[in-house]
Amino acid sequence: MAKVTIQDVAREAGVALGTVSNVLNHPEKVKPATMRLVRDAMDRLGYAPNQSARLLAGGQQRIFGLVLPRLGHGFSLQISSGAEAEALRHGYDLLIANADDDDARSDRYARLFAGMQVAGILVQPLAERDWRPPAAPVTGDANIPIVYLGIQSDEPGWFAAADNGAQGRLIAEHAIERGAHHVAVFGKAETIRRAQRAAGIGAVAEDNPSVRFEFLDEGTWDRAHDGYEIGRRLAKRPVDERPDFVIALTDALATGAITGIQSAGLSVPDDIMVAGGDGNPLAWTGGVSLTTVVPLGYEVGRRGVQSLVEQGEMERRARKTGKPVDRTVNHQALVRPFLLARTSTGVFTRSASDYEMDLGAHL
Amino acid sequence: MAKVTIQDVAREAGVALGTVSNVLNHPEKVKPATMRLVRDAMDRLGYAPNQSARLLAGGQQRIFGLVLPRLGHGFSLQISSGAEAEALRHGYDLLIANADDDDARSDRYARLFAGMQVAGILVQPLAERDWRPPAAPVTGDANIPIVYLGIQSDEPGWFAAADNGAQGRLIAEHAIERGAHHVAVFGKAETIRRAQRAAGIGAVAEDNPSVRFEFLDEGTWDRAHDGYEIGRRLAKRPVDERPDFVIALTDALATGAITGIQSAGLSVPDDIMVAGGDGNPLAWTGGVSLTTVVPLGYEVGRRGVQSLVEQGEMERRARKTGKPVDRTVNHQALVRPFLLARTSTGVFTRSASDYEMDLGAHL
DNA sequence: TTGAAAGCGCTAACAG
DNA sequence: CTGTTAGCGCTTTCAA
Repeated sequence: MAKVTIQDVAREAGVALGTVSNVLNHPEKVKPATMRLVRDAMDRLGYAPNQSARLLAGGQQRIFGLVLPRLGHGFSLQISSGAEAEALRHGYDLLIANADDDDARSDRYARLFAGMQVAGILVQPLAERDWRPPAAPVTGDANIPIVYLGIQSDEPGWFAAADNGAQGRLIAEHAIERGAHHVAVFGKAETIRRAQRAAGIGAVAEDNPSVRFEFLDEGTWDRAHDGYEIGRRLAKRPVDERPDFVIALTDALATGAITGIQSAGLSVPDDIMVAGGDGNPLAWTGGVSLTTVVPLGYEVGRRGVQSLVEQGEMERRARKTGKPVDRTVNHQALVRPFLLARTSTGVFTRSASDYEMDLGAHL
Repeated sequence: MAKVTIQDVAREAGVALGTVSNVLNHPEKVKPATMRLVRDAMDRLGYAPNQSARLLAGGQQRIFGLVLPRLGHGFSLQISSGAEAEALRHGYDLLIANADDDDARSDRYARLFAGMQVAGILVQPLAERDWRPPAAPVTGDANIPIVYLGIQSDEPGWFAAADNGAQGRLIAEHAIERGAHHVAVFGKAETIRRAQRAAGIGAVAEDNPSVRFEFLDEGTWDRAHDGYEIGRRLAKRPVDERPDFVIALTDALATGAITGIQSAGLSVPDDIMVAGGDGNPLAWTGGVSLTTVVPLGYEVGRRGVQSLVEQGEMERRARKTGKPVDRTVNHQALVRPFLLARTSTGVFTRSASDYEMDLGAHL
């Protein structure tokens, strides 16, 4: 029951040890036939290269680490898909850690990855309103590439995020195009993302003084039930006080609002139109398909990995030329949103039915 | 920026290399005075022990690896939460890999974990109907504890799963208790889990010949839209051919079916009752709260980690006593389901509203 | 492609 | 406590 080593594989395949090593690290230097031979031997033996030994001997980890605040948030799920796909494309593996909405755990995992000498780290911080990049880099002095996801910042460092302000503007402009006279906006702006979304809506409101915008700082992150209550309450207002367009800062709230409005006997979109704003397919589950933005997490994950790859190349170049990398530069990738106009704002798409609830199809 | 090694520390502190190693690994064997000396030297030099080298020289990681077929499947999400919590309780970190519904990638990640010398590996296989434990262990015989999740098997090895048969029986018995005369069952039994669920329903059907059970082998894994179409079709049948109770093999399909039935002008539960079967909170998003089973993934994840810990202890004991571990034994943890009877089968719970769509609250 | 060999930084085990 | 040494499994280099 001894461990299977590179020696065993070499013997099994009938080749030299160095050849096996080449299959692993420099595939281009090995003839396809030999390659097959070695690969088969590996499978037969269930060979798992000892990562510590590789690293110790001067190899490079082909692993990226991704620290998420909480799996199951739609955006995090999208990020992980995008990052996984892009990492694969560049020949990296992706390992994911779940911080369970706990900043300390997020840090701990980032540090674990750093200690593993991964080739790069992606961190999606909790992003409460006042988040700033940590003063002392989590990676210690080991200048491991690191990118913060879902964060817009002009501090030095690497960031990839959805353009939340643009999301808000897009939705608000849509409301105006649809002929809204009284727009109610709700959702608690607890996180940076939601605050930026709200600000985007506010900007459009200022540009259109003829339309009444009403901001309700209510509801929580993902409790659709809050949306239900608020929607119901809005629907029960006297007609002259009732909004004809409701924007929720998240899709989950919006979906709840639709049901709430319906439960009060009104129709969406005929009496009140409803739009979400964060492009979260997990919430697209009502009978009325929701107007919102296209999900952007996937793209944010991809861009994050691209930044990691880019940083790695910069480091490598720097080591070659001897010139140190300038660490005072801000690199911000911003993913542009697109409107997804659907039934809940009276836009009927060509799909056979407006019933689109393919759980996870857009993840 | 040359790397500081244990040698440098020893020289700086004026002690032997072995003493420095002892300070790190067996502090109790070092005199307090010497200790201070060494610690100071470490601080002065900014020494950081090379983890790869430590590991290579014979350490164990306090890390468990979890390989999931696809994040975003409700069950996988639940597993990751449960595993994370339980791992934390035992002082382990948990790293997650996403195989993206690809068997080869699942294998690859399991091997990566094995190569990282993790303390244990959890794998949730894709679980197509004919899954069996791999002949050649993925871990390369390095006897790393491994547990397969979501799998019922009587092969040697460790398995943790929800009792899918019991889930089916529970739902079917509920149908009979609710006075159903004609029960339609649908969902394609592509996976082991769904086949077992169907079998459980079938067993109850046999025991109750006075109730008509109709099995439609239709619909896919998570496309609620299929449920919509099927529900609509069933609702449009002539009254004497129309089922009064519909069981979907997954909650996503069931949620779709409810909307489909409603779109045909019938009422749930008054005209047709509907039940799901896999306890997936991500799908509990309709206006009518769904009868199904309590989500079990969380518990499966916990039990999986417990098995890992147990295996670890067995290995350690075996190494001590010299007696090898018996690897021909089957260890199967089976998590028992509970019925969650709600509005969709005419059971009205005490909750303020029957609108329960707290996305992810049960994850 | 082969075979041999150096060495990555550490742990554990040894005799003194 | 010291000083020394044998590996851990791998990558890289080199001559053949």
